Amino acid sequence: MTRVHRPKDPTELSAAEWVRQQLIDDIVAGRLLPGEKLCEVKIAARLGCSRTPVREAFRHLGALGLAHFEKNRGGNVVRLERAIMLELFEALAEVSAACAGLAVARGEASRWTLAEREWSHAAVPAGTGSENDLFSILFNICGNRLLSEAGATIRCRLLPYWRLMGKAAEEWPVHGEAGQAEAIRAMVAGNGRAARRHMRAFVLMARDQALRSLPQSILP
Amino acid sequence: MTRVHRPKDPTELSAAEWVRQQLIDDIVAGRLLPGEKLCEVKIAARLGCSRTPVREAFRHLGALGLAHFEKNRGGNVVRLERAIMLELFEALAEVSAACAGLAVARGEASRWTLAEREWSHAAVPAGTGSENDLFSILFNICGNRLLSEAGATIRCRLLPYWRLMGKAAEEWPVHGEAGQAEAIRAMVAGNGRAARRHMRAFVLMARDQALRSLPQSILP
DNA sequence: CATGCTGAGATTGTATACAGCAAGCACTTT
DNA sequence: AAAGTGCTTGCTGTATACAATCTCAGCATG
Repeated sequence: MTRVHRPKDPTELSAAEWVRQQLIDDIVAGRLLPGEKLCEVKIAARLGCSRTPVREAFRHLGALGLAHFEKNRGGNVVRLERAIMLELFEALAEVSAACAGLAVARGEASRWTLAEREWSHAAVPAGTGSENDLFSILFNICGNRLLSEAGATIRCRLLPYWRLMGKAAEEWPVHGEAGQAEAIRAMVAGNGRAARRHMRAFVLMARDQALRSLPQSILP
Repeated sequence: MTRVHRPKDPTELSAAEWVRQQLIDDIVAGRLLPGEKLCEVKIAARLGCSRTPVREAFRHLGALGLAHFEKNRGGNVVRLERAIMLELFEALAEVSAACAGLAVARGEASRWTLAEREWSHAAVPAGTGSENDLFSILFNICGNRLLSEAGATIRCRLLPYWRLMGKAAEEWPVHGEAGQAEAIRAMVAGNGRAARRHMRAFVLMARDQALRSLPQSILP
């Protein structure tokens, strides 16, 4: 239990925001394991602050679905379950498809996607950090903040499963370059219906890939 | 022998939960007006508790998108804006369509929808309180908690706009019984693609209705 | 008159104190 | 031995104290 201290004031984050980001990183990176108990005083001691910011961060984690809390009984990091993973993939497929359809409908797709996609192809897609992967571009051009935020949250919740497969979080939408290509082609061509269909199929393909590489013994 | 667990008393809310519910009600009912300043100490005094539960409730409101907070600068109830309303309707249309499609895909639609719909028809659809309106049923049978929670949140954020139109929150999906009927018919018939299309069209029709009845002078 | 400084008041951010709930353990009772 | 009882301990829920920061009126200065 190495004590981590907040940097003096580089980005003007409040303690609560810093703790929140720290805990999110710990969860998606696997430093806080699924099912692990989250104790306010211990986390506060480890991060060198009082309980108050930790509480605030806990509530945020709960709202994001990364942890689960009960009244007077503390909380735990969410456990990884097959059924939840399926729901996450399913929801991501729907949201992504909707974003693709909306992007086409508002005519943004043909302009943006092509250029940015070439660029990202050269720069290697990245997951959470960079903003050049397929999903980030999609969420940016869809023009609906609610859908894009929902999608980003879902993708964040999927990262622990991705890690469980032994893959780095950065190479998240990696399989099926072909599937991606089809969706992008449809978007650029302005075919909304095809874009939705291909986008959904692409994510569901990733789901099936995840299912195959996570046997019952690893993911209950 | 068998341990008898004390029945979890659902009426015993923690102070934070109570404050949160109170503030949500105040916002959607219009007792807290859009743009109104939210001061921790004043709310705490009005509700007879300390700042701590109020803070917690504030963060929850922020996560739900019902209020907006800035570091060291307090917060305000979200202002009603045309563009936001359009995004909300758009997102609700997409999420509802996705739920309809999923419900059909998993075969739940034909069994549930028919019966429950008859029932709700008799009992008069209700908004937030009851669980018998079209959206609640849809979110229940879609089988994906992420999508249904997203949809419920969006619908909650739409209620202030609905109130601005002079309609009670309870009669929310009211227009276009015809539109609803078409969507439900497609779901019962097991036609997922048609269910998606009709569901989306129904919500977008509600959006257009709202646009027409809210001139620039009322909703900037 | 415009502009910039300053200090008081207001408000949020954080720490800490205290009370209450919950689970575990030893002890008693049957 | 099984079940009940009260204590102990650890943790959370809430209140309150203190620190940091913002706002804005008032004044000095060009």
